[in-house]
Order: sequence, then C-alpha cells, then structure tokens
Amino acid sequence: MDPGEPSVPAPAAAHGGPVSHAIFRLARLHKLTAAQLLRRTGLHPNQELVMMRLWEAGPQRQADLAAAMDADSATITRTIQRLERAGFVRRTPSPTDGRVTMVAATPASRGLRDDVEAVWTELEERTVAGLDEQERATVLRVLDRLEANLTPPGA
Amino acid sequence: MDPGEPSVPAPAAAHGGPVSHAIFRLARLHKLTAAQLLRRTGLHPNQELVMMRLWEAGPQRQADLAAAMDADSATITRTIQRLERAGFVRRTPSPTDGRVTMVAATPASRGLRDDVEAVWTELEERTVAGLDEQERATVLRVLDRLEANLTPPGA
DNA sequence: GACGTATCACTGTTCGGACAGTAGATCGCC
DNA sequence: GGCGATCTACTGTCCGAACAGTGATACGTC
Repeated sequence: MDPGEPSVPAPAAAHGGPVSHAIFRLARLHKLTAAQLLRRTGLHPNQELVMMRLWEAGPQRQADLAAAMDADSATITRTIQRLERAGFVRRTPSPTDGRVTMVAATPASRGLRDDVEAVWTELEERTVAGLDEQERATVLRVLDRLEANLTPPGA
Repeated sequence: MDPGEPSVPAPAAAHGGPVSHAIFRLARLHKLTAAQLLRRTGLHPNQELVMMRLWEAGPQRQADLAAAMDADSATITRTIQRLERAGFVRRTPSPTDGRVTMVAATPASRGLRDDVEAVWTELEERTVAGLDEQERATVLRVLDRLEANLTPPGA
C-alpha cells in the first residue's frame, strides 16, 4: 500500500470541508480506539456508557437511559437486550407503570466497573496525551463550540 | 423531556473523560447533520465520500478507494454494491489484473455532484459558523492534534 | 366513565463499521 | 515451470445508529 505514502490526510480532504473531514477521521479513530480498549472487558462501544450510567444513577427506565445518552429509544432497546443476554443487566417490569421496564446493573456486572473506568481513563489519556492543562481547555472549548454549532435550535 | 434541562452535557460526562465524551457527542451530531443534509441527494453518509473521490480521481480499484478513505475493504465492497444498485457507479473487471474490479462514477451520477458539494459546503459552514479565520485554524489544529494522538504508531 | 392523546418499549429495515475467513488471481523466487 | 506468499474482492457475523411503524398502557379532558 505505497509504504512511502505519508500518513497525511488525503489531498481530497483539502477542499471538501477540512473541518468536517477532520471530524470524520477523528471520530472513527476515537471509536476504534475505544473499541480496542473495551475488548478486554467484553463490552462493545457505547454499551459501556449504558453500564456507567447504571452504576452511577442506579436502576432506571429505558426512556431515562435513552435521554441520558441522547440516544434513539430503539438503539437503547437493543443495547439493553444484548447486555441482558451477556448478564450485565436485568430488566424488571415497573409495578407502578405497566409500560415501563426498569433496567438495573446486575451484581455480576460490578466487577466490570473498574475495568471500564480504567479503559476510559486510558482512552482519555491517549486522546489528550502531550497536551498541557491550557491546551486541554482549548480542546474542550473547541469541541463544545462545534457541538453547539451543530445542535439543532429545537433541542 | 424536562424542557428546563439545560443543553449542557450530562453530569455523568464530567468525570468519565470530558474530551472523549465531547468527541462522541460531536461525532454523532456531525454525522446526523450530514445525513439530514444528504437526504435530498439520495445518498447515505460516506457514500458521498466515495462518489467525491470517484468524481475527482476518476475510475479506480476498490483497494485504492479503501486506502483513500482509510476504510475497511469489506465496508467499501458493500458501499460500492449499494451505489451500483442505485445506478451511481459501475464496476468493470480489470483487463490486466483478474483480481481487481474497476469502479467508475456513471454519467448519471454527475448530476449529483453539485448537490453533494453544496451539502458539504453547508455542512462545513454550519460546523464552523461564527468562527473567524484564526479560530478555524485553531479548530483544525486541535482536531489534527487529537487525530495524531490516536493514530496508532504502526500506521 | 369514555375517548382521544401521549408515552413507552418493541420490531422491521437500512446503513456504516469492524473482524474473521475465503476463493481466485498474481507475483516472486527457487 | 512450479510452488508458496501476497493481493483483491467477497461473504458472514456482530454491533451501533437512524427512521418508521406498532401495540399496550397511562393520562387528561370532556
């Protein structure tokens, strides 16, 4: 694959929308890194976010979970199903509201918590490696600014 | 959904890894925005990247496409299949190498080009709206820096 | 109390992405 | 010339994400 090829963004990126391209590439890389780190835990990307939420905030409805992760309810449904199959989560129908099912982390999942947090720590460290405090603040400011720009006015 | 809730990152994001969370959210928003803008073209996110590459660089092998987009060869295979089904792309076996199939944009796809480029222009504008030249440079620097941090040393 | 509306969870479908594994063609080296 | 290593494209499988649509329950209003 052209070993001499520099690991620089393809020239095609230059005119199409440099920031958008950079976001795409960064997003893919970041997700890939997260996936690789998560492998040892047996979780897939974004499953760990659900678990972290459950560990911190306790049992809750899927709708709350979806709102907390700002995710599609369908996505949460299937993620929960997989986590349940894996034994990390338990679902019980709400006694007070026939529509909702409460989701709770299983005791067995508690053993994962340290691993997951270690993964997140490492992911964060890799991401901002070599940046001092001020630079990290800049990074956060930039990302938040872009996010605000793309957030639809309705939300 | 708690209309009074500020559009600020959930508190859960605060300790887990602020930059990583910000990247996740930004990536999702950016992709969602791209998908919405692309709807009028009939393309799905990342299909337009393939088309842009084909329009610019001309017919090429799938392996070249994969390298250019830094994508999995399996992903490219299926993306090309869908683009072919949609009539935007044509595949012809290479006369000189029995392994490769050349991919080319169809004449019919040329009509999309302006639309796609307009979409990318709008996406980029939305993303960096309200930022002056210097700030945009900072954004690019930050994104590139994070990307470099996450790029595996081997690549 | 009945009816219409909203909420909740779910399924179906399509797509991108990653990983693993495969068949065929080409190339290199002996 | 023949044989092994490599390249190319493909399929299978799993996962997250979005959109659309569904049945069941809860709620608010008349």
